[in-house]
Amino acid sequence: MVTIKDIARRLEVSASTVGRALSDDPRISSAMKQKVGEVANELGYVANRAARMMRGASSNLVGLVVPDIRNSFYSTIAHALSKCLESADLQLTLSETDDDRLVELRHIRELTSVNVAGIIIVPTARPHPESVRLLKMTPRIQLLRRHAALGEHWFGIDDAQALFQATRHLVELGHQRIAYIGGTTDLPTGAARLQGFHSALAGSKGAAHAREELGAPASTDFGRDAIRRLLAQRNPPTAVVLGSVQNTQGVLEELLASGVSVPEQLSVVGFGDELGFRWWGPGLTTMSLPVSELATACGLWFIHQLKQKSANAAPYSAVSPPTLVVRGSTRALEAANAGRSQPRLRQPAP
Amino acid sequence: MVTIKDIARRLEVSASTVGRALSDDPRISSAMKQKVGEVANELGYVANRAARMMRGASSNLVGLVVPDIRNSFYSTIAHALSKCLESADLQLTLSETDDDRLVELRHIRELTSVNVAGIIIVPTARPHPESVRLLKMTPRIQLLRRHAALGEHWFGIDDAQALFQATRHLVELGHQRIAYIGGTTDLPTGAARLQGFHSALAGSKGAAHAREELGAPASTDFGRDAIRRLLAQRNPPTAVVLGSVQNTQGVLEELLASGVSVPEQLSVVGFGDELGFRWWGPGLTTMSLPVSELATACGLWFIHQLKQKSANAAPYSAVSPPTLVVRGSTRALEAANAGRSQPRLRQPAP
DNA sequence: ATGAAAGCGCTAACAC
DNA sequence: GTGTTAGCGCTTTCAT
Repeated sequence: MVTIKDIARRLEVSASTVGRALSDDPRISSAMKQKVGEVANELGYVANRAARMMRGASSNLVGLVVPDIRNSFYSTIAHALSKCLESADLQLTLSETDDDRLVELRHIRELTSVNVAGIIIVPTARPHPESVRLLKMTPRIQLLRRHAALGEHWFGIDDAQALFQATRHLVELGHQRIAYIGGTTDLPTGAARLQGFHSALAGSKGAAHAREELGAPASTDFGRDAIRRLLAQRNPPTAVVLGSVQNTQGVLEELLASGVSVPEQLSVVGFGDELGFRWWGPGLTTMSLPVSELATACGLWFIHQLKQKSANAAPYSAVSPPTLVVRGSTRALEAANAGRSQPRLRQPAP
Repeated sequence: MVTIKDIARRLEVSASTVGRALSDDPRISSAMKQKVGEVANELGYVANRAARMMRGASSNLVGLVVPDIRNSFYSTIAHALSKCLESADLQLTLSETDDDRLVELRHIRELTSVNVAGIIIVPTARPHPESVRLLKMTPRIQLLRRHAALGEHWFGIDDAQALFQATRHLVELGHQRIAYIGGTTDLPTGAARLQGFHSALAGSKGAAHAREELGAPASTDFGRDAIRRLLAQRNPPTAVVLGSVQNTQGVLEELLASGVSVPEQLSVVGFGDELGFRWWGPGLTTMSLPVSELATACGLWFIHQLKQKSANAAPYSAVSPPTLVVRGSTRALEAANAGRSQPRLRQPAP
């Protein structure tokens, strides 16, 4: 391994001179800098990060902490960030929390112990106090979910708006018995989405008939069960709006399996726009979320923030607007139908 | 930051004693170890990795180098590995190559410069010689794709077998004009899959009618174009078998868009079993690949390999068998039909 | 404008 | 069993 000393010996100067030249110290003559640069190149010198870190420098590692990378939300984010950070010579490390605060804590401990340059995190519902303490010691940005304790830097989508639009769409189509399936209000995102649902209903005739099924947002099974429960009710909803990608996937599977005809019996608005939602049944009407753009914006801001060094960058947060994509899974409720219609099970195709 | 010295001072012993106690050196009395352990806990001591690395230790970082994390193959792998390595106190870092050998080289340079404990890589078609040189200096395992120059440690799926089974299924259903859409033979995986296709056909009546469309395996567009070209031919195939996930996605979209009726006009066997393949049209018959299991096996072996230290573990490679999942997109070709039938376009559902 | 020397936290060779 | 000492490669005083 080529060290600073090798360069010094070659040039018959001291190690400190070389060190300073390499870090472009103003006290070094440009002639010297020139020579040092050449020799460094020639010898293939690569600075030893471990040594630098011992002197207090932080690594070029950025911790990305997400619940589960298999979730396309998070893999999209990882991709966008990776691309973005690459240009600033930063490396992404991946930590999965599984939405478990203790796992989250373990990872954060680990990350701080390797002196990461910063952390980009989708926090669990209720991070451990120790996690909060550790996070506060490093540059950090929250993504999607947000906790006041973790600071002001946050990039997310407008969750309330997303469900407001989705629900509004159904209201405008004349639906009155509208159900919501989504995450519990533990998570701020869950709470915001539910609130969006209700505020779209407020004042409409549907307000009184609203149903909600709240459960684990990351579970397809919950989606499956929830829609089954809803359709088994005496007076089942004519439309359902969903509040998480996985719940959506569960609902879609169950609807297909049980042969409910969409949109004839039931209108459905999904959450997120996964590959395949387009070709589900009649095509899924859904909320499309600008996840990739969001992550890129977050990455850019993060780099900016790191450059500011100690002078902590101005707190910043941004929400991105979701978009309603109308496909075949929603349709107007005919006036005749509006009152009493009971969904009947269609025979699944043989 | 709590250091080894703080513990030493507290216990009025020397720093080296503490260091040895912490590393469970046999020369230290267990009483001492006990005490050191307690104080370490009490003070919240965390070993400084930078300092260790300066003494030649490698970091606890494992580089995962993949083409694109958004590809569910790779996010599945990342998840499984992350879980697996976590138990050995290893951190995963993520590098995306985009299948560009220069990007790959840049990442590998970066990884070696931070002294990663090892690298798990899905190599590009033709890695740069410098990449090869660098990789040879660290513990490494290849995943899915394999290059002789990168060593013996490899975990993959039996690509030839996958396409053999898929094609065989069609042959047994009586198909004779069977087409293959998949990656070029640049990549060893592409070559193996194509070979599997041909060997399933060998000796059957279909051998003479085989068509192939080879292109970029990671492109949905290529899949779309390829199937369009095939169906426009004078004597179009009655069945098609696919050789990559993305190509499959492109083909599915195009078939849906152009209103070809599956399996009446065309039988389709996909590659991989993405969420949503199940609910595409009549349900996609496809090759399911044990990616998660593969990655876990790889992770376990990797940890094992690292423990062996210098005594390099015996070269090992393993192939996992794929499984054919039969759903609705394939069916027997009636004898009457076998000769001359022309696919006709069905009107898309209103 | 450059050099000498100290020290970051840890480990390992060498004492006792 | 435990202490002493000497570095790993780099940055950073403090001299000159």
